[in-house]
Amino acid sequence: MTTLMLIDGNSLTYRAFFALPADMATASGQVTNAVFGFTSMLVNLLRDQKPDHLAVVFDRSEPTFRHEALSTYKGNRDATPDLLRQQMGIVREVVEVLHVPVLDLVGFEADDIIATLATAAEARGDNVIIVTGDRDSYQLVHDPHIKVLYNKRGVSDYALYDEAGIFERTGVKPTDYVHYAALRGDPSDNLPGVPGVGEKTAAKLINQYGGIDGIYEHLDELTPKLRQNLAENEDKARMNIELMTLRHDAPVTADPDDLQIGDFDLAEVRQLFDFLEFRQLFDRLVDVLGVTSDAVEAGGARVLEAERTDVTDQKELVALFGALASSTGPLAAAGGWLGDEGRSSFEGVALVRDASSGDVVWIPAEALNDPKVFAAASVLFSDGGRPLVAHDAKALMRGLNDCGIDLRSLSLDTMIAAYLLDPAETKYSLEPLLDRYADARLPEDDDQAEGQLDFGGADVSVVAQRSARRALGVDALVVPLRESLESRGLLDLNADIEVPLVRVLAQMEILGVGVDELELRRLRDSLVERCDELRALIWTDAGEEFNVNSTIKLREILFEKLELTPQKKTKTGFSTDAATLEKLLGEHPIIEHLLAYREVEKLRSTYGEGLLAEIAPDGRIHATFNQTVARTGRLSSDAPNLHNIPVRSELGREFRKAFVPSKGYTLLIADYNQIELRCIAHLAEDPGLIGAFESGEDIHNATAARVFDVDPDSVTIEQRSKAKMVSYGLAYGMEAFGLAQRLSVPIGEAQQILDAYFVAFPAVHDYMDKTIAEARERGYTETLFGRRRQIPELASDNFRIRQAGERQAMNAGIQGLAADIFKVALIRLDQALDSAGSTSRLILQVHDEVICEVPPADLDAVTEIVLEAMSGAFDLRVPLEVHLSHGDSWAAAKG
DNA sequence: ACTGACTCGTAC
DNA sequence: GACGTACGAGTCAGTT
Repeated sequence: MTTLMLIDGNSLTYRAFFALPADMATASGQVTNAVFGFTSMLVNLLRDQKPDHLAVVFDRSEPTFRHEALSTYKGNRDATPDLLRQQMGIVREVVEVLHVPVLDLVGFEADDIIATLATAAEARGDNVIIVTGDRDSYQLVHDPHIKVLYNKRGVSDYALYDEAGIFERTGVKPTDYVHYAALRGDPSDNLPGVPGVGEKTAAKLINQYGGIDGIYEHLDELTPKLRQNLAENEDKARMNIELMTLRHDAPVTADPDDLQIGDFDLAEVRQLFDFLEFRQLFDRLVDVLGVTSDAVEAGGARVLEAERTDVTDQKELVALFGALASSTGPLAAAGGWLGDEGRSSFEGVALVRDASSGDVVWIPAEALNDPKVFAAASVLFSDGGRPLVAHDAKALMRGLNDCGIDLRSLSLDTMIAAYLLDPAETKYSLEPLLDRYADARLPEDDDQAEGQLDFGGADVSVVAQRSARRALGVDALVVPLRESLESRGLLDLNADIEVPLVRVLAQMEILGVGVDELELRRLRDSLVERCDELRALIWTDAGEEFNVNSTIKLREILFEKLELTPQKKTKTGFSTDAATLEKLLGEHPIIEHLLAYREVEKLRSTYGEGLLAEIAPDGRIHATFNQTVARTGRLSSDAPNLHNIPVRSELGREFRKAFVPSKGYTLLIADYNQIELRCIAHLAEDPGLIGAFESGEDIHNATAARVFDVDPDSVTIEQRSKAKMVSYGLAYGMEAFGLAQRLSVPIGEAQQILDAYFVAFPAVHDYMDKTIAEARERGYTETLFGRRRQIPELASDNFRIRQAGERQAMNAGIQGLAADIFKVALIRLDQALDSAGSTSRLILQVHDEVICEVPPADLDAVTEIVLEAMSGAFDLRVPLEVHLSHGDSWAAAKG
């Protein structure tokens, strides 16, 4: 005798959501209480009921015939909370990854599908267990085959009802249930019953007269009040019967014999459960299903210990590289360094020879000095060589570059893959990834436990062993990460953009940018001098000497001693920031001096001292360009940050004069004009904005003309600058308050300008709304290139946090698209320069700007190449305009 | 002496 | 509270 279990997915998830605490969430912020409750229930059901056949049935969001029959049907229900809606999708993922059949049909509720299948199964002589928290299914109970497993409150509290059970609970037989419920009504579906008729009366009437017809035939036997109520509500009661009767004719096509758990991939299940952080639940599941696999070893995570072979002999190395090159599959690698970060020395590379036996070879860096070894290594790491996998491949590229080797065979960077899967994460070290994606871990280091980058005190053999283990770790991540990328549609973004970009960035880091150190020192010294002067003036103004850099002291001076008016507060007290000071200008001479001091002090410390400290022995600055930091897909730069070198103020711009080309080169500087605003025009498909760009006229002028409804020729300076400010604020979700601040106008006027903007460009407003709605529903945003970003804030109870999430959602698609286009441009440009036969090369990039070193003789040709590579990077509905300039320093870029 | 929270300011 | 994404300098309070 076979048993079919039919599970009402919506009902169970709904129950779990309200039964379990909402603070149950993964480290990345995904709330999981309902998913956990559902999954836990599923595992218990499999364990306790051992069904032969199984399906999970869902409602569709589309209206059903019940809504058509009665417009108020379920009309009392609040909109599904976002936290629940998100989890409904994850519940489906859980069910699907287990290859449990999922059923749903447009126009039918889960109950109707369940009724249809239950009837059919009974006709075959099968047993049926219906799992639900919805009482409507009581009508389906039929001895001896069909039972309802009713999920009462939480997730562990349930009862299995047969006909006697239903009678005990309701006082009627299942066949009478619909009539009983029609009289009583169902508040959860917004179906009122007959007033004065509760569960007790309904049951009594049904049992006495056999059904609704019988009751109405014998109305005269009832008490006057009851009689009147029944008479007045007959239509309602009969309508309820119609609505509550489950349909048995849902067009279900599934063959009952196919309704069983399919051949699922335990590694995939593991991955999803790992993401959800359902560790114990996974173990219970494995236990219940009675499965075993390599991915699940008793005692938890697999420990990746390496059998390391150090290879130093020339012949052995040549043979080794040949053998590695002729093997197939990804080659996992990990570099090893000694010394502190920044001053570390590349010691060698570990390569996995046979992961199954933990066989890893270690090649010391100096061994690569031998010409024959070098040649063999170069083949292995060449463009068509064995596809290489590494964690932070850019670091390995830099290391190998120290040995003269150009690593061009990269096919996957596990750090970047993890970033693509969840760019909201703050760190992507190898160990957590192993734990999360491969259920594996590295052994403890042999020496005292140290941070990943702090190799102080370690000797080379320790580094070699650590690298060997890390290489095994990388190998273990290849398959799970690729599968994850694939399931989220991220393979192309990874292979076409992120992976090729790694080498482009590595080359820029390796080459660095030239700086005129003398010029920089001179600038720094003059700033120090100016700082001292201003500090002295401030002390005189204040009538005492104090630490001007101390916000706390400054507060006392300004707002207590000098009794100036505070403008706004921070967490800890009154603010002293530039906006505050500017409002106080003229109130006291100290303000002017403070503003000047702040500017000069910033330039002195961050840029003067900061840049000087980063000049390498070769006289150049080698920043790091991070590919896994910015949550929108942008790059970031540190040590030093070359993305925020001053340009807006005259004095600050002086620093750009110190960034100079190598000898025999000039700098060619290219930047995209208004790329983010163009992205907005494209994404929103706003005809006005697109038209403004296509007209080729000044975009802020054209915008102002539309916003203020004036002729383009008569736009005033103020109108243009207002329009410009709105355009800039657009991508950030700026509101009237922020605009008012920036424009120094009343909030009412700012609101009027914003309103006028959205009247002129209505599609832009629609786009923002649509983007937020979509992100809220899915829990993440997606750029045109498929780049995802989780935004758990959208489901927050806190209004402020939720609003911040909405701004992030709006911005992610815009900034992200611009970033993606820019990355494509970098790759195209690198390739074009490579094949152009010029020694021109990329030096720097700053979000929408690239700087190349070009031999003056090649300037014209390379200008064309840059223009083509950048403006052709992607087809938007508006042109991608590129602005070019050149000169003997970065300051040569002209607006 | 180190660490983290905080404030401030620079870029796109 | 009110503008998104970064990095970093400096202060201050708490800890080692």
